[in-house]
Amino acid sequence: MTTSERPTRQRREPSMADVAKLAGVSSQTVSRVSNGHTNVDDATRDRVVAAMRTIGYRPNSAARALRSGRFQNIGVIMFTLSTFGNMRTLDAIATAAAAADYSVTLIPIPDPTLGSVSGAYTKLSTQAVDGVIIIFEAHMIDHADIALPPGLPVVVVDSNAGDEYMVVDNDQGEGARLATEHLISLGHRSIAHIAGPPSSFSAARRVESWQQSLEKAGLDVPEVLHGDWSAESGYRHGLALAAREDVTAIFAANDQMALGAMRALHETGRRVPGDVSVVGFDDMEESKSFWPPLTTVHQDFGEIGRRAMQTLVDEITGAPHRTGRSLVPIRLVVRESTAAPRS
Amino acid sequence: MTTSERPTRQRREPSMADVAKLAGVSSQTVSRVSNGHTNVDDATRDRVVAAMRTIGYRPNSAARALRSGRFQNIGVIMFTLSTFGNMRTLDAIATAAAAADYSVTLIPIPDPTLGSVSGAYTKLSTQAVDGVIIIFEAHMIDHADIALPPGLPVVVVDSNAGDEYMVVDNDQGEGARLATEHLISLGHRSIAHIAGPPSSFSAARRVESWQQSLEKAGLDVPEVLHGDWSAESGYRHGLALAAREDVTAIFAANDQMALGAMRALHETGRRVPGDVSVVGFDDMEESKSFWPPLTTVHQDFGEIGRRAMQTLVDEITGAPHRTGRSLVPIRLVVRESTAAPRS
DNA sequence: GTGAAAGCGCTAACAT
DNA sequence: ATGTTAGCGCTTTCAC
Repeated sequence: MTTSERPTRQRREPSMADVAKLAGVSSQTVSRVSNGHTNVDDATRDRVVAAMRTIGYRPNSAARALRSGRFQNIGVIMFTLSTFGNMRTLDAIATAAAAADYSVTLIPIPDPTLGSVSGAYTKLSTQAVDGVIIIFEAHMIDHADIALPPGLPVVVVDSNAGDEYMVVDNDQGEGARLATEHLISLGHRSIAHIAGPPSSFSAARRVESWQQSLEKAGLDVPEVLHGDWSAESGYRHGLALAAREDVTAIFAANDQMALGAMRALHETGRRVPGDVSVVGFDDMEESKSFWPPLTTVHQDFGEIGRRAMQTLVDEITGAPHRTGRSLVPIRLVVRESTAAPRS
Repeated sequence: MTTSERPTRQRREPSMADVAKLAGVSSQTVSRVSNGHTNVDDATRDRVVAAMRTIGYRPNSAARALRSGRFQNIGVIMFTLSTFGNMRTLDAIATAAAAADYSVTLIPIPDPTLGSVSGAYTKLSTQAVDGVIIIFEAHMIDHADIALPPGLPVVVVDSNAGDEYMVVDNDQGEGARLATEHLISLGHRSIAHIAGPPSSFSAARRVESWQQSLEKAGLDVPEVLHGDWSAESGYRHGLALAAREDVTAIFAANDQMALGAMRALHETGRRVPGDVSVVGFDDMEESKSFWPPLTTVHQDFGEIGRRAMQTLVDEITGAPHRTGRSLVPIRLVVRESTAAPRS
């Protein structure tokens, strides 16, 4: 009823001084207890802890950060959560960060234009982060164009970021080689590739490796088909491929596009793997339940997250650490979407 | 070579005082420029901005937060990123938060035990957040058991959290009703349900609504089959269901389990939808590319994120806002996995 | 083992 | 339109 009444949450948080007064010690001693320092008498510590509890004391992280210069927080810059790989990577980073006693702040970027990336970096300047992990599953931006706050530790996941930053990535080339050679060893001679968008460096590396494997086996290299990672785009290319009798195998650059391609094959009455074999890339949770269960390249996103986090923490704390490119091993999971060609 | 040399990043960040000195003004004026206040002379502003630029000034958010008591940051507590719904919700929250000029800190919880939840809250006490969004897609924990920092604004997504907190959720009951009635109107009389885990409240609400729809139509209610949201669990139940000639329709509580069930149906030679119709729940990106394309319940996660964020910001700023339960409308997307029973 | 003093970088309140 | 003063809550340094 009264306008002068302030809402509950406006009440001042209890501070160290309040605890100190109640416990009859200096706030210095409260600080020591709060930080688990050893040089405090047991009896004193008990009194302080009791006082903290009664008045509901919670340390103020802003003050702590202001004083110590450390936030125990890292930023993760990413374009979208909506791809399987990004989500798994983020999950892994969050887990690894929690283990290292860091929290994670999300810095989403609406679209991969230079403008919004720079905007993110600007926001980041104000952000309370000790370091940054950048996840660039697809981009057309040169890292050199971007002004990161100087001295801020950075680790890049899945990118071409030259020598400037530490890079952690799956061994994309190896994965594509494994997939293509699997198809070749089955006896396929005409192996199409549904790639990711031209802007994606992962996609480019997979294309490259597919081409090399084909050439090494003395096979023709068909024109690359570029999708956009979506099942829908895989479906479109799958429809075109299904019409071509000579194509007996499709290597899709991710599981979603493989799913779309299989749908096209089913719709047009081409059997998988009887008429056409299909291989994916990612090994998402669902792939083993596709129809038929999908042969695909398994990526270890957990390891990506752990390595990225470890490297970043080392950089933040100034610990010695490896530099350059860190490639996480990858493996092929053979299921029922691949078989020898009919003839 | 020398041990006394400090790494680059130890160099002190330029402060407002540095900018002030260079620009020949007081640090107060720098503060005003930094915060976009209007009462600064244009010429002065230009001098300050130039000075900021030359020495590379970046505001210190810890100091700002310490002074103002505001972090412009919210925490998101969640069990796992690995479900489609959670991921989409997080994505939507992050986007809505960015629009409202808030950043988002992830507070992952390894497992839904009371211990680790309380641990998260404890961590949160130290965390620099103005409010919290809790995503509980599945849990067996009573919110009353949990001691949240008093006075901290909280919004809960997808939960049973009684009257204590503002709750935002999809209209789960409506969705399950839509799905079941669709099957009934097609002429199905025996409609099985593959539910989520018993611990999940969303799952429970879907079960309830499926039962009611069946009863309302005068149909028998078969025993509920509980899965764990995974395609694998849908596959297991699907195998059992495929063996029963009387079952002509399956309503799965999410798309993954629907996918698994369809795989079981394919493997055992039962046609979808010829012999058995299948309906899912979620409408994930891939569902339209399943074989056959899946009829499913579409959830508007973007709206969930926006409402949750809006409510939380209102609570934080003390703006008037609605309380209680906010239900986001939901709709059925009919594709090719459902048809009239053969009879 | 404990306390007193100083100051991190910023902004609110009050001057001018 | 600009400057001065004070202090947010904490930790570091030094004294005892």
